[in-house]
Amino acid sequence: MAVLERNLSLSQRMTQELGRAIVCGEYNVHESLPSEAVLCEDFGVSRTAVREAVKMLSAKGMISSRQRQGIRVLPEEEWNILDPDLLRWSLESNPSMRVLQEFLQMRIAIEPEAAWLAARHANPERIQAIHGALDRMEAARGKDPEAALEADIDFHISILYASENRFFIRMRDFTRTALNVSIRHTNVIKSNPAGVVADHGKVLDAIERQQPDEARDAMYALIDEALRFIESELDQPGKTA
Amino acid sequence: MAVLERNLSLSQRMTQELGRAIVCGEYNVHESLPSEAVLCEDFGVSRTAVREAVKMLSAKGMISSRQRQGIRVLPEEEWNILDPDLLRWSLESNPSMRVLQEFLQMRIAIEPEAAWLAARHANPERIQAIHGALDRMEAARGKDPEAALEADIDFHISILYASENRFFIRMRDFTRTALNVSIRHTNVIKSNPAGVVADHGKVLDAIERQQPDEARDAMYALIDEALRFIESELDQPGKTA
DNA sequence: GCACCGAAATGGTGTCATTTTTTTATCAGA
DNA sequence: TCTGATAAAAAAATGACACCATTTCGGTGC
Repeated sequence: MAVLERNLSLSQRMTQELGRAIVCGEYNVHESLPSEAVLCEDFGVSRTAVREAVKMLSAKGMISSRQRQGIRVLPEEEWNILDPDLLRWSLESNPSMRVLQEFLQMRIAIEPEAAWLAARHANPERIQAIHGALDRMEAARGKDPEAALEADIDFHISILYASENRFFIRMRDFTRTALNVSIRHTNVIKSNPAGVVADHGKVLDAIERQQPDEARDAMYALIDEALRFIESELDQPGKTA
Repeated sequence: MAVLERNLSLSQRMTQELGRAIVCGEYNVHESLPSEAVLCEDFGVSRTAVREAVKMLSAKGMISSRQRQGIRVLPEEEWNILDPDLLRWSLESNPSMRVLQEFLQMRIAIEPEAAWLAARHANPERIQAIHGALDRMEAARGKDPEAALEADIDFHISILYASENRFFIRMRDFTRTALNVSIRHTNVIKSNPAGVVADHGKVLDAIERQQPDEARDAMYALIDEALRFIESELDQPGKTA
């Protein structure tokens, strides 16, 4: 059995194990999972641990558990895929180009609008945070790719915060996860990091000058470039060599 | 007391009760909630019910529960406010104009882009669903406001489905909740239901003719009208009489 | 100031209760 | 006598509960 040594509680480990298994498609939709008793045997834990894991996953919309009926996997439409845990499990198990494309389509909806709002509100502290991230991008450029990635992510997330809208801010984990994966893919071709930093600078500049439409367009261009790259990959798979 | 629906399980009722209480701000952030034992007393249930409710809410990012430390409310940033349950609790407890505005800002990010994608894919079945919703809007116009509201919601959700992107589709519950509240507010002033139906028709028309940019613009205009109304309300509160 | 001990809170277990479905048995009608 | 339907009973799964274990923070004593 694949018991992960963590300092997490038993229920949390069970949740991760079961969640991952479901995301991986090890249990068919609308089919009953093994009963709690069987899961206890399989994982070598008590029923409480299994039950709390079941509750956690049903809180995320992944399964339903009713008396006599047993535990059932709900159709994927019902899953709270914006949930950080679910996102992580999805990407770890299913890092397909198709998901990457859908990620970027979502980002292209969210982030330009967030930039628009950020330009309207222009809270100095929030702008300072964006500035800091951009500076770190510039500093790490060409030298420390890992730090550059971190700074890139911080840049985008700082803008979400600057929108001053709780729903945009909530997309933080979504954006972080999406960026972590997609930047590693798209940076293969973008061998012009100076240009990337400049493009990011345009967004910040528009926000500072409180030009919402400019900020939106600049952010749109930034993400659209990555999206077009992914879509060209999807059209002619295997082009990268 | 406030014992709700009898056909829900004890844990589910506890989850709702506790969730609502937390959303209402009855417990301060970073402060310990009553211990599980006390909650058992307060609600007259066993510890299992309380514990499962705690697990559910921590799966939604609302609380953290550690040994000896007790149960603590996490800062609002950590809450999965896209979760349907959390959304419902939020709106039932805190139906402020501010939240409504943030709802609409989010919709204006999501739905125009979804319409754009829908126009690109133009799956006949999905378009048929949008058509059906629009027809029902037209049929109920001026006669059955409740049916008109239902049809309106179905229209917007059908477009999310037509985007063929799992993340947009997932915004279904968000959109449904937002619309349910916001339409009731904005329809007070919009005494021109024929014009509303026509505006919706423009979106569908653009999708059918596979004109993504037109579809996006039409959807943007549709939501922007409601947003402007809300923002004028926020600027001069109490204008409605 | 350090170490040990105790209390308080969640973590984990075994057992019984409840609900729902399925199967079987009985009765009625052809 | 055979077939069908209905009702009752049993079984299988989750739901609920009381009890014990473990961990961690705080106090106290040396």
